Parts: sequence; structure tokens; C-alpha cells
Amino acid sequence: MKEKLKEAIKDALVKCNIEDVNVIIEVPKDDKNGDYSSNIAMQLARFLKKNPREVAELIKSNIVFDEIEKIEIAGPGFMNFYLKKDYLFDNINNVILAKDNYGSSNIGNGKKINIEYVSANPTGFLHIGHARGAAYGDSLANILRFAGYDVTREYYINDAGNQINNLEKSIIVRYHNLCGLDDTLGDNSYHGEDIIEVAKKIYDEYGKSAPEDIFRKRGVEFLLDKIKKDLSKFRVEFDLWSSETDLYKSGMVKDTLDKLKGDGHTYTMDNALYLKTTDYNDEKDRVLVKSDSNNTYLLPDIAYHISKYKRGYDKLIDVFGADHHGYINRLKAAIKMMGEDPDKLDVRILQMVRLIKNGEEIKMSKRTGKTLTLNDLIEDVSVDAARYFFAMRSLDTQLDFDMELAKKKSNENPVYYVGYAHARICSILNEYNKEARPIKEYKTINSKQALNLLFKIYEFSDIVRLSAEKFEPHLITNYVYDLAHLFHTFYACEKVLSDDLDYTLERINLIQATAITINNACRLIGVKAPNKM
RNA sequence: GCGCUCGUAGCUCAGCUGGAUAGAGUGUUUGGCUACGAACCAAAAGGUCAGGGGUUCGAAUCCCUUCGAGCGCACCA
Repeated sequence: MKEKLKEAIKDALVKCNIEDVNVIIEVPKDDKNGDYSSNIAMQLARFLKKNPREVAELIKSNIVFDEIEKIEIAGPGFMNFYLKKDYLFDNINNVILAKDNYGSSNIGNGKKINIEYVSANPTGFLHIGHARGAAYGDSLANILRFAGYDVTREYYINDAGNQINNLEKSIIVRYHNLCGLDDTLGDNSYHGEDIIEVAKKIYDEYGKSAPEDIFRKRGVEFLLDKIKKDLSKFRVEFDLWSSETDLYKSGMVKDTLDKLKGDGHTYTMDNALYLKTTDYNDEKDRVLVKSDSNNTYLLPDIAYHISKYKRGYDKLIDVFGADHHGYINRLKAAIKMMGEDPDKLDVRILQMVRLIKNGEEIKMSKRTGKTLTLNDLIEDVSVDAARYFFAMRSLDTQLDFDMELAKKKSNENPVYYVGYAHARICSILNEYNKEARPIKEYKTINSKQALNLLFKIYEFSDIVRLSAEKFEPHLITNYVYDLAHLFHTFYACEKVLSDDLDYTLERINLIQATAITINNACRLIGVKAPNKM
């Protein structure tokens, strides 16, 4: 609706010989100021050297828009638009017919977007920090898909570098311990329980005579499998699992290195090969090939990103933890050197998750093995609560994950508030025991509470759109919370079921539409709206 | 020291591309169940939007600066 209104205003402006302006439509905080409002007249007043209210009048007299009941000019020159109620009532029917598709759109126009998220190394179980990235990436992918983009969800497996060597060594040490041999972990080793589990598996399978090459292979296999299972349990899915090893096998890594060398973007110093990323806005040049002739992680990562470019996406999104933000410049510099457009790549940084237990921060460290795994989290607080909790906050604030709070099955936890609204509706629909069905005319709905609810339901498509454009899933949680609140308010003021058949059916339709909208919003963020609690 | 992200109610956070009296939850105080689920609703109280400067009709929002927090600044990933 915002878009339609925007177009209508633009058309009106063209009639006044004004073009090329950025029209902003917003939903006023106070409903006394209409359903939608625009400050366009004030923006133009300066430019036209006219009184803003005069400008507003001029636009008003030129605007053509069927769904608008009236336009008021208020305050210093705001234009406030009031939607026709019949139009909103019609929307109830639309929701009931559209069901799971309500709120979806084609604004993405089939544009191809690739989102890469989690991409944790298969050197241990996923922990709570990965959970935030997983929840974000999956929710964003759902939202973009719902908004008509062609989305690919991708996980990049670093299964070739030095960290895998360390993994292998760590498993061997644990294996030796199981065999009763003396061996100790080094500083670069992985100390977690997960590594002991892998060693045990190998010990159970081979006893004391495991073949030498089995540790690396089984380690990656086992850990990757566990990662996949945990993510799936967390309702996070991927379309594509890409592997670093494959990039080497296909020659992509070598080709990338050759091209960078060939185009003169590299130089040798102290027996190491450097990439001149300072040519493109990086603070220092970066090593591609170490003096021991091993590659740094950067080289295959460039090759990986170029391979994504070659697949022809309109947009690439990477989701990184805050501890990797320094990596963006060098990656984009390299992409530019490879002849691709770095602006196509959008890197979303998610700030750190701190784990709070009994009011104190628990420091997590992979090296010492002190972590809270994704699986622990799910078992402890439920998938729904965890997904909602992560989705509700914008990425750029640090997240304190309070275990006690998230565990509480109480109203302190907003996921129950939203779920309760849905469960209440289901309970009424159950009692009514007939289907909601579209009706021609709504005559009895006129309370403030009902109309607010009605408008909120109508707003859903705009919110999905905004959320997709800004890559911000938390707008969906904000929205669904508001929607649940308006329902609870309505519920407290008006009874749905009565002896009057028309009165009842109109309200059944309204709450059915509410339930559908809640359900669709929850689905986007990977949360299940319960029928009963 | 340099870079990135932040600083909004006692606490946890929203605040859309600059707009109308800065909003929720939680906590505190109070009222509401013989009505479809009280895990709910209604109301009160609570603010120097970290401090200072600037841009303009108008700033929590944009710019500069100071202070504070987290994270980076490897021939690790």
C-alpha cells in the first residue's frame, strides 16, 4: 500500500510539473494522524518557496486514489491519508483465501540472491555464537523468498586448511589417550568434549589399530554430520554445501592465484607472496602464500567468492561474526582485482553473543573447550524460544543471552505472548467449529480495537517488504508482537461468539485472518505458532 | 594508536529514508476473571536519547568532537 500511495503522489506531482522527488510514506505513531502520512509538502515547500500547507492543498487536489477515503492537511503541512474501511474489510477475505501465502509478494522479481551463513569449520560442534548467525541467515532467506526473490542458502565448509590439520592432531592425541598411551594436546589443539567423542567413535570401530589416514576423514565426516543434524533441529536448512577441498580439486584456487599474479596484483617478500590489497582501500597488504608454501585462508576464500560470482547472482550476502569484520576490505579488494563488482557483495556483521548465567558472563573458548553448544541451547530453552530470541534483536547490538531468562516459560519471554494469542484464536475457532469464509459486506465491525487489528493485518505486506529490503528480520518479530498485542486487546473488549450469526461470522473471519498472519510471520523466523499451550 | 559496531526509562531493547506529545517488555504501584484460555487486559509512575558543538522550518536519527563499552588490527581461520 505504501508503494501504491507513493505512486499516486508522484502522479499528482507530475501534474504540477514536479518530478524526481523521493516521496516518503509512513504510518504515524498516533492514529489521530491518519493511516498513512507524508511530509512531502514540507520537503517541497523549501524548494518551491511556498507555504507548505499551500503545497499540500495543491497535491491533494491533483491526487487520484480509490482506496483513500479522505486526506487531511495537518500541523505544519503533513498530509494524512485515511483508508476506506471497506478496503480493509475486503482484505480480511483476501487473507482467508491466501492463507499461507498472505503477505508474500513479487517485489523481488525473481532476482537471484545467495546468502552464505554459519559456515563454521568442521572442527567442533556449533556453539551459541553460531546460533545467532544461523537464526539470522535462515530467517532472512525465508523473508526474501516470501518477497519473491530467488534465494540460494549456502554453507561453505573449510575442510582443507591448517585448522583441519590441527583437528587431526587433536583427535589422534585423544585416541592415543583412549589406547592408554601418553600424549598431550598442544596450544593449537581443540580441547572440547566433541573431539573426545570423535576419538571414541574411531576407537570403537578400529580398536587400537586405526589406520593413519582415518582420523582426518572420520573427524570431518562426524563433525559435519553433527553440524547438519543440529542445524536441522534448529530448523535451519541449506540448499548448497560448498567445500574448500572441491575448490582445490576443480582448479579454482590455482586459477585465481594465476590470475592475480598475471595481472600484477602480487609481489614476493621474505619468501611469501603478498596481494596488494592496499591498492583498494585495505590498511595493509595480505599474504596469499606463506613462506612454507602453504596458502593462507584468504586465497581459497577469494576463489570461493569468485565461484559464487560466476554462478550469476544479482546479490551475494555473507553473514560474519564481529570478530571477522576486518576481513571485509581485503576480500572486496581481491574481488575487484578479479574483475568482479564488490558492491554486489553485502557483508552483514553480527555482534557477539555473551552468555550470561546467574548474572555472570561465561567466557567461551574453543581452545579450552568451554562452550555451550547449539544442541545444549535447544534442549534447554526450546527451538521456538531460541529462534525468536535471536530474531528479535537487530544484528548490530551485542546480545546478552541470559540462560535463566530464556528458559523461563513466562510472559517475560515474548514468544509465549505471541503463541498465546494464536492458541487463544485456535481455541475460539475450535469452539465455533465451522469454517471461516469470505463475505460480501462487513456491517458490524466498528470498534476502535477491531479496526486497529484490521489495519495491522493489512500492514503485513509492507513490513515483509521493508524487512526484505533492509535485510532485517527483527522487523517481523516487532510486527508480530504488536499484532498479538492488538489481538489480546480486541479479545478483552469484544466477544467473538454470539447468537447473532452475521456478527459472529464477521469476527470469526477477523480472528482467522489474525491467526493466519501470526502464523505466516512466525514461519518466516522459524517459530511454530502453537494451537494449544 | 587506527578501524568496525554501539551508548535511548532501574534492567533488556524498539524507534522505519530526519517529522507531530521519544515507545514496548520487565520491574514498582493500582484496578479487572459466574463472558470464547487471566501465560491476558486497563491505568499510574519512570527520560539531560552518554557529554559538547554543527547542519535546518524540524535531530534520538545526518556531520564533527570528547568520554565510555565490545570486537578487530598474523606468513591463524
